[in-house]
Amino acid sequence: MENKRVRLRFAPSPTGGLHMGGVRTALFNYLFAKKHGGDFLLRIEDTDQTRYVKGAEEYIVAALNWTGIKIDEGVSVGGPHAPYRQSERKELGIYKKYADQLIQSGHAYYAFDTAEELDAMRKRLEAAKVAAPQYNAVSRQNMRNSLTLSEDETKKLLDAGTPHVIRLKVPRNEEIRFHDIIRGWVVVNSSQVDDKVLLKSDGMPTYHLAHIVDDKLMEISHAVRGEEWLPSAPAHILIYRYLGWEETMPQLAHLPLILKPDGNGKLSKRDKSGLPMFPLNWTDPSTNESYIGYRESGFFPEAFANMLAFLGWNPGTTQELFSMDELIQAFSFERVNKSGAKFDPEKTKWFNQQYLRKKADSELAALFAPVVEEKTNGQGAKGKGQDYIEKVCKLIKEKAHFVSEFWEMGKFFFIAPDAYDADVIKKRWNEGSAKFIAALATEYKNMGDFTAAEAERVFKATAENTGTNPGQVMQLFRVCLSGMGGGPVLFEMTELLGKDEVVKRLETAVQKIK
RNA sequence: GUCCCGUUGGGCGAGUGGGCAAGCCGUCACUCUUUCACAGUGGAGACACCGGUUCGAACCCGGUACGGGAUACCA
Repeated sequence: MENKRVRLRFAPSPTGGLHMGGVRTALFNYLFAKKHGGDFLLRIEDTDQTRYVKGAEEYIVAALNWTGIKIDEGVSVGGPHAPYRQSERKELGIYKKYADQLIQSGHAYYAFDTAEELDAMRKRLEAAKVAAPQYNAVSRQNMRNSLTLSEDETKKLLDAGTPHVIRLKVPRNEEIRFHDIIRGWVVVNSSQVDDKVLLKSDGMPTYHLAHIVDDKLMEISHAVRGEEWLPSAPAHILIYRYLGWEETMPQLAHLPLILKPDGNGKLSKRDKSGLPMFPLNWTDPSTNESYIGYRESGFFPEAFANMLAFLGWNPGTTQELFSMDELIQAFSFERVNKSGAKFDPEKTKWFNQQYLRKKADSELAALFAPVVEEKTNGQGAKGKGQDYIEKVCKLIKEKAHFVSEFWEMGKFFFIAPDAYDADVIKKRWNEGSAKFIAALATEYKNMGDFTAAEAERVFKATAENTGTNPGQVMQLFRVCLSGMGGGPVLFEMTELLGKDEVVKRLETAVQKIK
């Protein structure tokens, strides 16, 4: 099947907020689809009714949208293969048909075992020191299924509506080979594969059956998913084969896991690193547990997507900053790693910082203005206007990682400091420096043109006249204005505050600091 | 336990048999700004281990160790 249209899908279960690992899977699917001019679909795999979480689907769509992943087809946008929710497709009888087909061809069978019987079987096998207790070619011979029961008995049970599942009949000892775009050839013996349930007793298909049927019907060309699926891939190969679809099955790619920053193990829903694990804020409706999102933490979606792309992939060049279009251009599965990638909070912040620097001041001001309004109860920006906020942003963005830090870093642009950095005061404040600050206030008061250059010139002149070493009082001057020992370029900041405000703050400082 | 996947500096990662093993984050130092940062320059820091193949191995093969994943009528 050469020249088959490239179609990839992201197929999450609506069991909670979409974790950033899930977003990465979606992103890789999306990048590959777009790189080859294909389609990106969103399918919801809600076959487990007991784990269904309300609002999860909406969250998934919103998270993808925010990240910049556009859905061509599927839930939320529709398309020629609708419906795209497996629970709805089940109602149409789509999966049962193929399960029946497998029964007919002898590759699947009915199993009537109760949960207790299954449990007893596992215990029995464990007691017998069987390495991997499972429902398979050997153990099924001692269970209640259409392979051990007579045709009559089976029919009777079915007619009586006895609860049952349909299981895949996995051969006892057969080599299963499959090719993974990222990992190469993988070989597993069928003795390691259990007789997977295809259709549950409630009539719902399991993931194993459902995703294969849907991928076929939706003409998916590449199935890209997390590494946790690798062990069940051999079973999937068998299903494709028995359905007669092996020749046209999607190419497989199993993505490496994202590991937590400290120690080992899969990245979980909570992490001590302090960074969010979810793209957007998420509150679980049943447990009321809530998690913060990247968006709400002040991350730019471009930075988030860029960071995610580098978790397990790299372009092979030294370029690290990529727009979505550039990612699409550069992406390939050949450059996806096999080993798990540790999530690096520091690097993640760095990405956001890079994007922050590139943003136009006006764009940042638009984000920051509401914060200023809120924090000052509508007072701070008043009379100073958008232009003032823009200039503040211009000064602050050089040292920030997030817009959300702007207020703490630059609130003195809007309200006078009510406290002064104790360390600096302790170190620098004395009779001489106090005198200098007072003198500076006076000099500034008499100035005309209050530019950064002029302010600096007068500052130095005043230092000379009072016999003060400028280096000794420069940081002090900063503290008098902002309360803080560090901050934006000093005289730029002075100019922006304006003459009157600067003089006032200096005078206040002289009075307040002892 | 069994099966599968993996293992290059503190983190991410380039590298696919042949000149001193890229780059980024972090860290340290220096420079610059007579402050704090930013920036620039430089430093320290790695091929898990043991065998084998080869004139030659981070790259190929085997074993060991370590890590991860899977082992459900969950996905």
